[in-house]
Amino acid sequence: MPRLLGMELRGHLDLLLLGTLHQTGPVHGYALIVALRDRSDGAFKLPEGTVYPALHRLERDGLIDSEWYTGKPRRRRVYRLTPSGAAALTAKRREWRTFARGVQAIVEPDVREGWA
Amino acid sequence: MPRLLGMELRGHLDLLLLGTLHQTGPVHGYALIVALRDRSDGAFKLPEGTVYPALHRLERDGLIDSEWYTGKPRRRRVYRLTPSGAAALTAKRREWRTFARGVQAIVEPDVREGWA
DNA sequence: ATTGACACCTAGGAAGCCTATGCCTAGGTT
DNA sequence: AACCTAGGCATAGGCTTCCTAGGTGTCAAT
Repeated sequence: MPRLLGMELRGHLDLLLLGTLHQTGPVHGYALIVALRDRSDGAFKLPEGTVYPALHRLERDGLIDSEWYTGKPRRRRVYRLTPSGAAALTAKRREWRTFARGVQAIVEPDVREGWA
Repeated sequence: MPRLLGMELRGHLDLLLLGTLHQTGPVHGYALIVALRDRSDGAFKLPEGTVYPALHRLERDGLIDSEWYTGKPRRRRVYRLTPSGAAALTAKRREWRTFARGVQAIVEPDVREGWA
């Protein structure tokens, strides 16, 4: 029997969340959704039912932590990357590169651009 | 409520299978596993329990079809891309580019190098 | 004779994501 | 006043996907 894959075929959502959080600094969930949409140029319009549970999962796993901000306009839960989360981001970034390179090789093997 | 995503976060397996099949021409499942491993430079060592059910699913959906080859060394089920499958490949390729560009923007915003 | 590569298959479960829904506040419109 | 829209959080339930872990059997080499 073949061994474990080691390479994630899915689960790129965590990478996206962690990566955005790293770019923006501490933000609340809804802002994360907006940032993800804007920074991906509209590619990632993640529904709330996707993002909030994912954030809970990431917090449960210690990759982010949160704090209630009870301030002027509305109450918000502000998330922050933990050291462990930053490390995970680095690892997932590397995994992503491997994954993307692999897919690229399979999917568009003829990227020579030699159109002449 | 946010609308449908339209963008697949997972499901890249189908793209890989279809893409490999397109490169190799008609092949049997096991050869597909080997091709996927070799062409991805070792990134995709897919277990049989992943590939065979996926092939059945693709066939069920009409994207590939198959034929038993009862020949010299061993019996094999040879799969072939259908026209509908080729169309799906084109669509999924485009989706992949959007997806990859999006992730790239989130994850490594400081790389211009546009590979797509 | 036993190992290992080849070749197919399925059941079952874990995890992921999305739909749909709920609650609440603030600001604007009618 | 009543309504709507955007902001903000949350959960339940279902569907799909992938992988683990088995199973069957052939063929070549040690």
